[in-house]
Amino acid sequence: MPKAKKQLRDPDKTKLRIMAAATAEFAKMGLGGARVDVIAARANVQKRMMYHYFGNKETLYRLVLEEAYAKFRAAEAALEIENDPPLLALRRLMEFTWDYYIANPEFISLVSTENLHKAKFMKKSPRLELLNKGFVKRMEQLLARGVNEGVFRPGLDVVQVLIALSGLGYHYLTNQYTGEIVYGRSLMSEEARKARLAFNIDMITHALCRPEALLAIREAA
Amino acid sequence: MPKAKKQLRDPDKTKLRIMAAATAEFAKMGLGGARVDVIAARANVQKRMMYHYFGNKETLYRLVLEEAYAKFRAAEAALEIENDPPLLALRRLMEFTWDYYIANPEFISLVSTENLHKAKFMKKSPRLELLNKGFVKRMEQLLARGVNEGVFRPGLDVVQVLIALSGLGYHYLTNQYTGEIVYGRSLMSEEARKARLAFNIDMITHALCRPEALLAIREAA
DNA sequence: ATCATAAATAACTATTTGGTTATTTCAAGA
DNA sequence: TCTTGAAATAACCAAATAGTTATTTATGAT
Repeated sequence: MPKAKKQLRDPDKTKLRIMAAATAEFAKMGLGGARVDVIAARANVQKRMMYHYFGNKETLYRLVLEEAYAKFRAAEAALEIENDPPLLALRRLMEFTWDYYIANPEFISLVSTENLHKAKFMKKSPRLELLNKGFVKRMEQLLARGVNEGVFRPGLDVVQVLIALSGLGYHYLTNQYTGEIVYGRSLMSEEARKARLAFNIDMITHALCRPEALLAIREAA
Repeated sequence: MPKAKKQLRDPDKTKLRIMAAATAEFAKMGLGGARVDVIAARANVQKRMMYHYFGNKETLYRLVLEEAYAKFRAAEAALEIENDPPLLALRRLMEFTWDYYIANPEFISLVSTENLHKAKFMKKSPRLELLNKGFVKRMEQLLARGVNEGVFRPGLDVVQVLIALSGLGYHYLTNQYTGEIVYGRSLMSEEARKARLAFNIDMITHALCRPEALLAIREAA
């Protein structure tokens, strides 16, 4: 068992410590604002080790981004919404996305940073380009099932729906700081977060469902 | 007329040139990534002049942000949606917001950067804190009118609606670069942009309107 | 036990970067 | 017209920063 005792030298752990520190620093400061020295200090590692394992700052950034994205997609795939009834699947997907964003704030921060740089690094990463095929397919099937059952409106564009679905939570969270000033209220208290999730689910439901189905839901309640 | 001839010395124009260059650089590179030398070069100005007029990089950044925000709110207020019928007012507001974001991409970029820094600079700016009071009030009245006329659902939270309204466009645009990779299609072509605006209006309409009103709209069409 | 390899350390460097000092030049008010 | 304060220029600096060179040391395979 080579991983049991605490070694003085442990390349895997060292790499992980650097990745963790880099994730925090890039998420907090952006690519341009992040400092290699800060990352090394945070990771309790000689700066030289970063160059040893990752080559340079931008490669490290790219790997941090890849890792964050891969983890998110893996968690989402583990949901297995494909067998749930359409409305339940929709709700579970919304809840998962929201909870994941809140539990992993560095993820949306990194994605935003990447977009500031016009996805320059994501484009260089074949691994990232592969991660999303299955994701869109699953949502396509979900919509089709909903239409078949007479719950969802026909003719909806999956990509538009997906962007709306993630965007409703994403934008609220990334813009929470200016938002609290603009709207003059707390957006991240326990109640505020619950209220937002409920609103988003309600909104998506009303946007996707046929009015007749909405009336039926209202009566059932 | 002191402003007519082209002067060798023109403090106002110099300041404006610095502001314009800084807006572009901060929007493109973020606060940490922006370079004072690049701003000076872009503005065709000695770097010293930036320090002469603005003091330091962060103050310049704050003024750029203030200016961008003030312009956006001014344009929005000029819409005067307060006398339009609720559904028309809603549509006009959505269209305005979308068009403004597209015509002024540096605006959402700056707001995103500011949020990366947890609105640290916006908090220091009393001018920015004032700009939004009237905005929320106007939307509150719009919602109330819609409810009175039986078009909108009662009990909607203005702030939630406002965040959704801006977020549907904002998130699509800020995340367009990773989005194009993730969804494997162009998101910013002429048609794609038109389709997105239509989708967002449709979505907000369905989310805000009573199902009965939706059925009536469908029949009218 | 030993030896080759990779992990880790320490000290260093060339450049970049935000910010300054020192000086010159213009334009407007007295 | 002359003076004065502000606009503009040019050269400079110290600190910060990404990346290197040189060296030591632990570890696992033989």
